[in-house]
Amino acid sequence: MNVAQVLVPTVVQFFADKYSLSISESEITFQTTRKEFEGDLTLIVFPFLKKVKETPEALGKAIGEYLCSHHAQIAKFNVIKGFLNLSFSHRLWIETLIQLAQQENYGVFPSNGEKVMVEYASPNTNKPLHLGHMRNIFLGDSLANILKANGYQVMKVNLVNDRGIHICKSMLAYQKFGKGETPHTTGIKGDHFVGNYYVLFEQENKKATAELFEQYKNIFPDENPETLAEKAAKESPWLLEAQQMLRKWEEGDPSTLQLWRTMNSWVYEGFEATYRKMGVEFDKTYYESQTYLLGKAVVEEGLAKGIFFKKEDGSVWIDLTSEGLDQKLLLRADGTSVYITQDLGTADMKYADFPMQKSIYVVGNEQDYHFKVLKLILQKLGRSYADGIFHLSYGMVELPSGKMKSREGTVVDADDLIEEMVQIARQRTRELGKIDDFDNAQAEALYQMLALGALKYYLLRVDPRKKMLFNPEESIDFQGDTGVYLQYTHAKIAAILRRASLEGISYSLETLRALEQLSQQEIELIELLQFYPQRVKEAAQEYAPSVIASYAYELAKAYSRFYAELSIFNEPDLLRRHFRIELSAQTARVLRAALHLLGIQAPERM
RNA sequence: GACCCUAUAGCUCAACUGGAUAGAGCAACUGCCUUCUAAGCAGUAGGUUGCAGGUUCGAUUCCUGCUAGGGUCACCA
Repeated sequence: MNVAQVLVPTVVQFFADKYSLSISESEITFQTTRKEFEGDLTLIVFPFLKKVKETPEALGKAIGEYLCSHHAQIAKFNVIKGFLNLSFSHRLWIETLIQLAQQENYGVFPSNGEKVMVEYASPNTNKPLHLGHMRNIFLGDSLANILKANGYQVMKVNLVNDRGIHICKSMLAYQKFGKGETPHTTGIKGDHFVGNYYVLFEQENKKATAELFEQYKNIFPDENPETLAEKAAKESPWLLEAQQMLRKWEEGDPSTLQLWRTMNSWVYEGFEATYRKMGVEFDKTYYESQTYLLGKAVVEEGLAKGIFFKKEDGSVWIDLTSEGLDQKLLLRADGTSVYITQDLGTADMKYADFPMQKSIYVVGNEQDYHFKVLKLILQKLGRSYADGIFHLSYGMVELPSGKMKSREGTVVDADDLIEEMVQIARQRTRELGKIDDFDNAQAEALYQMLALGALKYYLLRVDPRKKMLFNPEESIDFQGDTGVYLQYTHAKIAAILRRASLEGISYSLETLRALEQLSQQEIELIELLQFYPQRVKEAAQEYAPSVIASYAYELAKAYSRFYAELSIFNEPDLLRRHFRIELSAQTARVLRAALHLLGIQAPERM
């Protein structure tokens, strides 16, 4: 808080004056006063008691008197135990509102000259997006907005995993059962169309594995069943065929590549549609089929520098045991690359494309170890960008039954969930009947806005690091601490501002200075409005959109109370009426900005 | 087995990074629409912050040890 910063030197001066003591600024802690106590800002006096032989009350009182006499902004104070509660003058609060109203880009910091890349989404192209992707995508997209507001130049990238055995599984099932059908002939969205074949593969593979297992049990009756089950899984004809297809792909077999291109293009059409519905977009998309070979040069470099070593079979490793980690494989004996090989190469490529100070990977916490190793290797290789790598490790979205598993069909599909939310928004809005004069397109746009607002807020309000629970039995709320509540608050303010403009109400900010008394509800609102830029900064430092989400909720809640308990247009005092309109306008502005950081749209009516 | 997370009200989540009597929402109960949108507001009830120690003026927060759940330790990505 800026007032706190003004007061710190005075506190230092107090101890110098009264006790000839030099106190360092770090020992002085201010915090906002808790709601249940009178005051705005609290100085904690406990830390000084060791140096000064006083009771907490007496020392608090002495500091309070000193601050009061030196700063006109402090109207009064009280001391409870070791807490010195300071109350600001109403004049100061009024001035605070006027000043923030005058700022063009309130809560947007000027450019800091730094570049940051945010990688998120990163889907596989063998199945449609699900709820886990949604958390990832909304986090990444919101974080990009937050970083922009903090003055960074941001590049949003998507790294699509478009190659590998999982893709071949879909391709193989399609070859066998597809009968030349396409998304267009069947009317199925492309990503779902391909995903269906992936499921089909898994089913067939499971059957074939079970049959093989039975055969092996007859052939090797003495063998441990577990060993036989493993053997059957490895030797299933379906899996062998998929592996064969992957080899053909890597050899560049034209018909395999043709099928691969066709099926991926269907998936991309589907993904694009979903991204569009979500309201997210990327500045650049990387494809692993184009990057997976890049890491080999890095492996050569590491070998030459003696950071990596080669085993007898020709495979390449790095020994991280001195860092408390393990030995890690970097290149297979046959010279083909593994996951981390590609990531090493891709990291270089990213930096060449966009020389950034920070590179953020939005990836689930199941990959913590991988990113620890990746960063460490890049540091050992002396990459200038390595220290700027940050793995935004978010927790999984779990169902009451546990983790979502696409193979077992226990995933919450993104398209389905969005559609379901739109349906609820439609139904609920119609019941309320507040927008009966909207035409169809306007109404549908609103349903989309509400559905996505509810979803995004639901997924972003939780600390990203923590796992979260989604219960498909209970639909996402439209009441209470929800996205819809924030949107509703905005719409209510918008109605106020429409009316003010309709009535031709106008005033200049300067005239508001003449006001002398404020209500508690107004002070609380101004206090929150004043915090906004700090919360924007904090959200970036913590890589946590949840900071913005809870701020937006606090703000909406404070406004709702203000709205319910104080009247605007029935307020007899003209000046006060103007002040409340201005306060409403500023609340709407900040609320809209906060929602924007979360990727949520703010409706004018609902 | 080793390492890394997590544990807060019946449920889902907060707690300004060590500060006051641990807060919201949902669910339950009570009030408030003839006045700016009731998708709202106010209130009641609900807690040994997993357990046991320690550090200090002060611990949900830091340290140690347990317990429970999840994850990783793949020539999968």
